[in-house]
Amino acid sequence: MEGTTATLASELDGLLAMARELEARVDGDQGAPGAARELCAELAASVDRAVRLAGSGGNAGGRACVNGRLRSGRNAAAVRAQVRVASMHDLGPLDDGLSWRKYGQKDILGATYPRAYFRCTHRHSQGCQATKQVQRAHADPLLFDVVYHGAHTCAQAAAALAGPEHQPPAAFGLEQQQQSSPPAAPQGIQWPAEPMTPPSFPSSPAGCYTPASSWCQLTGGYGYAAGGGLGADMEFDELFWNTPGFFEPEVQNL
DNA sequence: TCGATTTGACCAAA
DNA sequence: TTTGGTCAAATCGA
Repeated sequence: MEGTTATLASELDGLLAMARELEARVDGDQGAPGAARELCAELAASVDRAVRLAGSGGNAGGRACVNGRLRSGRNAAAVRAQVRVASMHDLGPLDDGLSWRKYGQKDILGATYPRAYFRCTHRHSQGCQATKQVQRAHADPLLFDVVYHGAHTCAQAAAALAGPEHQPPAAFGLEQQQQSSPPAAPQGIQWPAEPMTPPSFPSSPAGCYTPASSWCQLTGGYGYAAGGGLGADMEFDELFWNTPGFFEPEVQNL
């Protein structure tokens, strides 16, 4: 039974990926009629629900897991999140209450867009080892793969997580995030419409927030999404849905 | 002036 | 040798 469910979920994952890609393409096509866009959005939402239902067998209310373990020996465990913005206009600074400092950017083999590397601003002052990698998905410019490594141990993270709007996962400094109306961010990063420019992602979400047209998903698994990093398209195929508070600190078995 | 970003170089793992 | 991750100098903006 479990195998059937897993297969179903896997199939739905594929459908979901296609639905999202279609939605993204229609979104990007100014000539597309509104009805088509609406239909795409409904399609994606419907598949979303189906996936949740399929996965609810093992996880009531949604599939969630974080035991992310990366293939590469350099990175043992990580939390993977996919962040989607509603439109290019939403590519504003994504502030999760934490301070991230970009320290590098790299073109990844097989990926359309470069990967950006961030670490906690308080790395040196407080020894906070949290880092994250952000990469725009190949098939969907509005979708970003965010992989978190290490735990936030800085005072700012503790304060942020203590706030009412911020539920766990403390270990990774993941919080809920409102994509559509980003609050003032420490660093004002503008998200260019030009896809080749990598995302400066000062702070990004992972605790999934799901406004009407924005979503993100957490995926525990093989973080290296060679070939563009569209999570739903990846071999491990394991999508983990938003379950605020689900994260467990011990996930960080690096 | 200080802090953040950019970007080429360097290093380690596969 | 290739590739991913990080470092650090140069640059930019508040």
